[in-house]
Amino acid sequence: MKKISRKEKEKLARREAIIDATMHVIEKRGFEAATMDEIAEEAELGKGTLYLHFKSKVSIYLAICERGSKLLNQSMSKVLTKDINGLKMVEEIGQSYLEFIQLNPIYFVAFNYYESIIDEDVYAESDEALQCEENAQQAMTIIVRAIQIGMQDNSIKDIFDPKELGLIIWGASKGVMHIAFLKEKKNHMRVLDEVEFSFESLVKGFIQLIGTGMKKL
Amino acid sequence: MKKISRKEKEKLARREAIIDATMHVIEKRGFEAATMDEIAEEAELGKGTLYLHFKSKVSIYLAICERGSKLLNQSMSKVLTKDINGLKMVEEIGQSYLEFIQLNPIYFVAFNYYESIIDEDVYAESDEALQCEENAQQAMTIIVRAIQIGMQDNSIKDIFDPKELGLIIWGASKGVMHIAFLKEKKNHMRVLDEVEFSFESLVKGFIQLIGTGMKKL
Amino acid sequence: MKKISRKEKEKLARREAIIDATMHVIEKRGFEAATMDEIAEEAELGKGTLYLHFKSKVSIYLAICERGSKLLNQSMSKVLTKDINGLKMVEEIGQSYLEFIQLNPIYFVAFNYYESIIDEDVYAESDEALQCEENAQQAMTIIVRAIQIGMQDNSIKDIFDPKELGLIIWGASKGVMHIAFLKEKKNHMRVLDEVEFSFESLVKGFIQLIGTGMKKL
Amino acid sequence: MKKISRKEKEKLARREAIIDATMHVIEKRGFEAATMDEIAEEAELGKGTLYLHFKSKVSIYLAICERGSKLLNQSMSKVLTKDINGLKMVEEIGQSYLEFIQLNPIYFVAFNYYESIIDEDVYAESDEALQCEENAQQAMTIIVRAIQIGMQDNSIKDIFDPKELGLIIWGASKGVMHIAFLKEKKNHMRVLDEVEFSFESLVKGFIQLIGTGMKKL
DNA sequence: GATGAATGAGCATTCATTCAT
DNA sequence: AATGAATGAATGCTCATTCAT
Repeated sequence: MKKISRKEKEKLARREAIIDATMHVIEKRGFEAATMDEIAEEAELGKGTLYLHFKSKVSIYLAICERGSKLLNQSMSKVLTKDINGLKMVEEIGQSYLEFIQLNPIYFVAFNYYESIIDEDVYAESDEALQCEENAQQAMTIIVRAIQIGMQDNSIKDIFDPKELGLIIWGASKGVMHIAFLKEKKNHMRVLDEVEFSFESLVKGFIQLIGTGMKKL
Repeated sequence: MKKISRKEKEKLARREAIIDATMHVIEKRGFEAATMDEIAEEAELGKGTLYLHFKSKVSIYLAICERGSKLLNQSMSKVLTKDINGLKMVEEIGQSYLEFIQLNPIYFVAFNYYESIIDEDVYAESDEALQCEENAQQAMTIIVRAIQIGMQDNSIKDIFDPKELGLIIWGASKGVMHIAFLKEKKNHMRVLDEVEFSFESLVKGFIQLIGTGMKKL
Repeated sequence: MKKISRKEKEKLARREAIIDATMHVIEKRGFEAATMDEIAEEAELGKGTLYLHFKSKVSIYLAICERGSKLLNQSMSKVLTKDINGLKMVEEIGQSYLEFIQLNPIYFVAFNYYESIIDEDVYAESDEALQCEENAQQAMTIIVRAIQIGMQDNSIKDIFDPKELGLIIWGASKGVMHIAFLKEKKNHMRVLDEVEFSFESLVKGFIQLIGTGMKKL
Repeated sequence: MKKISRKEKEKLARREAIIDATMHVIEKRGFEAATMDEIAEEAELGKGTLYLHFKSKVSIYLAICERGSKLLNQSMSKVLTKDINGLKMVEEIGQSYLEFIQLNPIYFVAFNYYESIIDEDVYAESDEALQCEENAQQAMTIIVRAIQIGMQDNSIKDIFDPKELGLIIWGASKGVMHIAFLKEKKNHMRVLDEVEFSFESLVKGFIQLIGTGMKKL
């Protein structure tokens, strides 16, 4: 039993190493430009070996997404255990999300990739995709739960449908992060030059905006 | 001089026709899958002729972006002439944006494409990109102006930096539209199945959320 | 009209040139081992150009088959116009076939390739495949016609079904050629070393055997 | 000595098991598509183990050929012991061959494979190939013997060279079987649809044709 | 002996761009 | 100006074979 365990551990470690290598390549070359050759080289493995651990390039990408969503959920779910009201929970969950994305931009790209390919039936059946789905649902559950708590403790207006509000917040957060990242690019849109802002002030403003928007008076 | 003018008109018309054709192809095949061959065929032109009017495929895509941002600006700028307070203006501008995107999903994709390639030096300086820049700045100006009006007429809290608030609203709107489009895909993320919502209710909820969030009490 | 004709001629010539080049590569490397790279190089064309003229590698192979079957049919159909009895016709058609194959072994390989892939639905729809089918049917018609003539002029026993007999002769001829080619290989089966025979004597013996077999006494 | 004998028996049994497994995989996937992975899985062995028993994938394929030719020889050699004239012997040997092939199509494919690779020097030296050679020579001997008997008992014309006639019959039989198998494919050549025939009638016709062809009047 | 993880050469195909006519 | 034939770089994936354990 110990032997099996070691082997499985090694296999899992190799998987993780490939994911690591892929993330490095993505950092260097960009998400779309990464090739299996480069990933293999970065991982110091033969190209064929990649296919022992992942069905396809897409699978690796989905595994990145899976890992990212798991980490994100861990971060966000902690908020639910705090002794604060629902509104504050929502705000802190938002904060968690935004911080996580800021620190892990590759996962952000991976999440967007996931959303962009998930309608191609072929990939919807990969194991990684299924796990990503579960994680997405869990993330959604976390935020909806916080909203429901807020509605019950009268910190959040109950004029919204909790799930719909959750989606709105999710989407809006994503969009704000997207803007924030734009400014970090070498040749970003010049319109962004005219606005003085930091990641932090943008996030703070956003949370204040929607926090106030949903706050029960 | 008239002859030149006619010639130039024809040239411009040809340009527009190519953009039209490209958008048709994108509708049929998708943004990434569109090929220069298909565009040429759809435009009833030789493939080489496309290059007489556009430097590259990217240029055509940027031209779509340019056209879209121009149309969007026309739509949003009308709001500024209305006899309403600033908060209402911001809400109506948001509404305009969301409606425009809903009706013209291709432009939405084009905008996102623009943002994704603009840090590659090669493209950052193309004519189309420069025009897109201008349009983006104009769009930004429109929303910032509305916010400033709202702050002056006391309909919007003045605790935000107008430009930063403008960015936040812009980003958040984009993100919400992104979510809304996800649900329309054949096999979208299953988490979306669990939420009942229409494009309209999502948009309405979003505007209500940020409208209340910035409203001066 | 002349212009079009010239262009089409050139296009056709290029197609033929690619087929020629492919046959040369097959001669050098073998049927299965030939690659698109080598074919392109042999044809002194870019690899992409091959795909302007053929949908796929399979298409080229089928085009070889098409060309071969057309040539073979031309050769075999001449026999039908001769003033000889049916049995002699069958014998001469067989002779034509065997000579053709002997002189054009690549076509023989191509025919066998065609037979081996034709059950994969994908290829059954290529233009080349359809033409091959027609040619095969025509070939069959030629031999069946000769048999029918022989049965009418009492040179061939009428105890066989003409079509079935045609198939048997076709198959048997193919098999005999197969054997004959084996001996030409560098390291052929050693059993063949023990038999002294030439292509010609084998063919002669075979035709005599089946000629006598179907002859009406 | 007994221990060695047991070990060798086991080794031999393992070899046979691998051949069995390979044939099963070929049945499922096809001759070309079978992979070492699948074979190992089917044999419930590690992939590396296959290489303890066979030098290469080709060796396994040749071993199938070897086994098939041995079985075929057993079947055909029985005819020689019968108290019938030579012509009848040849006919029954042909019948045996055709029946064997019909019942064991995989061996037929393997025989053809053997013939197709045997000129590549590398493989000509493998043990399996040598055994196949011997079996082929034995098969040839059987049929030539029958022909010689027929010539001596005046049932077969002596105008042919016995060995050459043997080769012709062998080749022709192969070709007829080839045709017969073609019709069993899902999407076979359409020309075959026009001919009504069964395996049996084809075989019967063929034997009648060549039987008559070689019969001494 | 048995294993199976690792290997990497090999290959068909796509498509934006060019340029001779 | 208009064309479209030609180009060739670029890339994901397979699978027989090896070898360290």
